[in-house]
Amino acid sequence: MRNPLTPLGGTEMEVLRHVWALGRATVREVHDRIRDERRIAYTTVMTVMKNLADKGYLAFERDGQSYVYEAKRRPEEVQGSVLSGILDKVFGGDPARLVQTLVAQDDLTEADRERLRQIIDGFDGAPSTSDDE
Amino acid sequence: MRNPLTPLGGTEMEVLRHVWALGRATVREVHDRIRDERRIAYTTVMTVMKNLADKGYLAFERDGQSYVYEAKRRPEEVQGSVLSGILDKVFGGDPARLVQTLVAQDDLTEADRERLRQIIDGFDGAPSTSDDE
DNA sequence: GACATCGTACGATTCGAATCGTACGATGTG
DNA sequence: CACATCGTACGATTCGAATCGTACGATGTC
Repeated sequence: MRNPLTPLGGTEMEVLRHVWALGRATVREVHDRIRDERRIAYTTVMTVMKNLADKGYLAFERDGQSYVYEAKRRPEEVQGSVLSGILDKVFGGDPARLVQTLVAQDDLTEADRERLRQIIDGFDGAPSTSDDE
Repeated sequence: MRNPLTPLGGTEMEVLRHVWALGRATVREVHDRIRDERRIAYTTVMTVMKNLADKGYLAFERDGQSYVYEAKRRPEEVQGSVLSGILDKVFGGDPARLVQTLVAQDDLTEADRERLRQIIDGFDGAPSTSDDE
């Protein structure tokens, strides 16, 4: 796309998330994980990972015959860049509208609200550093 | 893209926002507005608007020789669908992490924080219904 | 050593978004 | 009426993401 709304596609994001979760990851490992959820060819995952490496999201090193990949950018960084693009291009740069839309979309429990309040007030309380879900 | 991160591209979103702002809009009007910001051909805008109509985002009716378009979906609805996709695919469905990332990205003023708190607590105080920015 | 398996290398294809040019009919102006 | 302008119709092209197949070397197993 000549003028994308996000710097990454859906499958690229999917792969990236698995690599974050795994720390170091082979194509096979990522493929196995994605295959738990949907049908995809091994070589497709390979291509995507290679593309992500070209773009600087992943780095790889030889390990015997095969390659091992690892993330070159932190999740917060990438998620931040995706989100800030959305903020600008979809919500005209107004964070309030974004949050407005968020709370309207999924209706949150009181606990959720309390958590969001804390985050906004700077008590991030980042729940460990579990990159997977 | 076979598996996009968002249902709309950047230019599509751009056009849509202008149509929302204008209410009823001709290709020319939208083209003029976009051209204030960047170089783009008239026919490009025409194609995008036609595509948006095909996808059900816009409707058009003949007005003499030309067409007048109008939005078929409300901004909140479209923005919501974009955001919920991002929430799932980028933030693993966790609203707290999304907000976390948002506040980390742009550093907000105290007034901004107060506003977000109100939104979260349900005092949306939707600022009129100005769809433009 | 023969054979199956594993993993990469390479390239082809598809699909949607984005971009634009040209052709042509309608309309307005002198 | 001649001419310029406006707006659409149509189609071509490009680009990036996504998808996959085949070929081939390396490795492990009997």
